[in-house]
Amino acid sequence: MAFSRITKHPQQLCKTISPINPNSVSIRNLSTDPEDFTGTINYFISIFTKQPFCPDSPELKSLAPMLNPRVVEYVLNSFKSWRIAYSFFNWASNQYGYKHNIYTYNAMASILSHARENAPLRALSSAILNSRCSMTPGALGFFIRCLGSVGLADEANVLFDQVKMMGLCMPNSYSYNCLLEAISRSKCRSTSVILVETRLQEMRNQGWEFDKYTLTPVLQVYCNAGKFNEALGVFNKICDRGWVDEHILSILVLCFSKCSEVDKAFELIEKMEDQNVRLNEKTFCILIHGFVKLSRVDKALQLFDKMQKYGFTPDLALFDVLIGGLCKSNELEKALSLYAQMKLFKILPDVGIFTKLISSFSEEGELTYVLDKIHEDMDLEGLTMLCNSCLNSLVNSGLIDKAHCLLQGMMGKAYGDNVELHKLFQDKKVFAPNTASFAIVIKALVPAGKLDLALSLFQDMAQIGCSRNLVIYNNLIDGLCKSDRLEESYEILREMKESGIEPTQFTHNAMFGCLCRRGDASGALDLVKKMRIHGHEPWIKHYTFLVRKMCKNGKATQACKFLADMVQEGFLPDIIAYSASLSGLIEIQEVDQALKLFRDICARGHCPDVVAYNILISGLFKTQRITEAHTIFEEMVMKGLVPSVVTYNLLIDGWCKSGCIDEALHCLSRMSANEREPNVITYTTLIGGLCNAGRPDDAVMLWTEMRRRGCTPNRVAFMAFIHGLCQCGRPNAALVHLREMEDNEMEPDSFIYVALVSAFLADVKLPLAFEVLKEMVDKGKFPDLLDKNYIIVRDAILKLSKDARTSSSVRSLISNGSIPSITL
DNA sequence: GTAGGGTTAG
Repeated sequence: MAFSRITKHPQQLCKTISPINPNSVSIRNLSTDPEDFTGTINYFISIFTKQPFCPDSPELKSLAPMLNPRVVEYVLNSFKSWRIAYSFFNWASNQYGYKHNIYTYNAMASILSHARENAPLRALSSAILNSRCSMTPGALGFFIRCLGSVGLADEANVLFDQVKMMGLCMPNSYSYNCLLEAISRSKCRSTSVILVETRLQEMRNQGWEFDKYTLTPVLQVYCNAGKFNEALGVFNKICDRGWVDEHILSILVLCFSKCSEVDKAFELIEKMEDQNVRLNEKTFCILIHGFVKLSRVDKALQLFDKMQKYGFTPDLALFDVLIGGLCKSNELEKALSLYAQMKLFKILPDVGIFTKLISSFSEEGELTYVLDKIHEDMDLEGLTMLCNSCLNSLVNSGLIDKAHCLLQGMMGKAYGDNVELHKLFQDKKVFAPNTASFAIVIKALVPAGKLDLALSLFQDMAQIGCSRNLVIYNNLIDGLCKSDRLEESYEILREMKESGIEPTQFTHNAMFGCLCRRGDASGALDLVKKMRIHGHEPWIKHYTFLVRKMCKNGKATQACKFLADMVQEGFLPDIIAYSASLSGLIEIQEVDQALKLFRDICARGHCPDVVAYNILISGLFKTQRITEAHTIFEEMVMKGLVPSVVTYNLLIDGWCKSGCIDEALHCLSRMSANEREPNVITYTTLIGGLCNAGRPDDAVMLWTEMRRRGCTPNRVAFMAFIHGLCQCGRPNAALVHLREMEDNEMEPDSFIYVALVSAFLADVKLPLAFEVLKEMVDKGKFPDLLDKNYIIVRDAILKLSKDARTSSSVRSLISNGSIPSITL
């Protein structure tokens, strides 16, 4: 109110003229004394606070001639709402014969800046210029500060220059100080520095002296912009002149803290202490929080002591941040001593502090140590809260059994031979677990595979009269369903409904998933019908699994029917679910059915992806429909889908199988061109194909190439290569790779041994053939009676038994029963 | 307290 000429608060003024019932005020009662405005003021107030306000009312019209700036200033300051003040202000602006002066503008500006209404404040700033309202340097300063306090630094600068230019005001050093302050509050840090430096130069040129209020915003601006040296320069000037106060000290110290200069900040605080300049309480708090954030709990604690010496009382938030910091740096003892200090201040710790203390223990023993220190003088509810923090902490550290023991102890049950817990419970404190306690432990037990323990806790809840919540029900039902204990989950569901808790989508989907895993299509469908009534959507992943399962059992047709039923129920499967059924149809040779389904899906607006196309391409190749396979591939590319490695692998396999090995190799180069990295399946297919085509040298080269490119052969790759080499009459090379395979601890199938035996026989290397045969026998890889290789082995044995070099060894194998007696 | 299921080589 420095530049409001009316020093008496309007509210007080109103009191002195009451009791006047505003509603009974009438224009006839208004005083004719030119200095007595009280009646007019009350009349305006009554009209503008009466709803609805009508600017054209005859009442107001008749009042307009009574307007003058003093009345307006009074009235403005009497309104509680900025909106009403603003509408009165605007109404007054439009009245014939009335003109605002700088004091009414300032009154309005002050109201708007307190309400942080920037838009009307901006408009006010232009209105001052438009009305060519003249003002004193002090009044200008007042308005500038209103703009500055809401961050309108640009507007302040413009106004400042304009009033000077238009000759409305001659700013003095006070006006400049106000402008500097407005700039220092601006968010735009880099321009603030330039602006402040320019204005300082202007002041110098005009011969204005700098004082404390000049330099303080300058210091602020340099601090905000992180200009350390400049800030220190200004601070030293302030110091030299003995102007340092707590506000100035705070600016610099907070700046140090923001720049992580904890030690510098602390030094400064101590230096200023010597000169009797102290921080205020708010700065202490900000610094302590900042120091802890910078992991400087040591200095934070020193500040904490200092602020207490100055007589400030720390609050819960300070204790919280300090205890948190100490726990984080594992200074448990110090944390506990702060905790003890809290009690002296009679500040009640909250869950946050308990949790910090309890989660900080690194060894199990420390937990009960902490508990022991903090559980005295707590009420029952506090103890439960404390224990729940413990339970959470234990569970989060994976100590689920310990959590279970603690919960048992809380219920007054046996909790095993845990010494630490014994210490806790021996002083006969009463503990009472609540719903949350059980929820924490049950939620942890279920995924840990301790479902029955969780179920027995669930029963305990009923016994001690503790209510169950949705999460508990859902977790148990989910656990039971995942263990295929669907029937029990129905029992829990019944209890759930009885206790008034409705199953959610999650509940139903747990059960739906179980039915799907069981392959129970009709059960699943029944449940879906129920879910539809509840508005719950069955999760597609579950019924995709069901479709897969049915297909594996050769029930692809039924799987398709199931999907059709789902559509009937209003749940549309996605392309993945359909793909599962497509591949099922193909497995049972129903390629045409698959093609039809594929077309139907497309017609219904689904966009088949590369995987769906791969399934079809694979099916067509498998049934020798080579041309169609390529047509479908072309269609896929035409649609803009990018062939995957699998697609290329399928094409390569197709070419190999139809004897076009060069086309297959061409595919390999297309892959690299299209940035599709060939994988072990690509190479295996090609290596097999090359051997089949009688090109073992190329196969060997590709094998080397594969390894050179960092693709490690797996068991299938080894077997394809060994088998291929044998086919090409290269059993020696094949044997080398068999050894390598064994070195890599991969077990070949029996057909590999058979291939080697046959190849050695063909090469008339009978002793080597026998060696492999014996190895096969020793490894228990003798082909099954129904295996087509059985005949081959039988013939091989026959040959070996007829040769002088191997016959006796063969006979001894037969006689000791290693080879089943063969009817030769 | 809320997603991941479908395709290829011997």
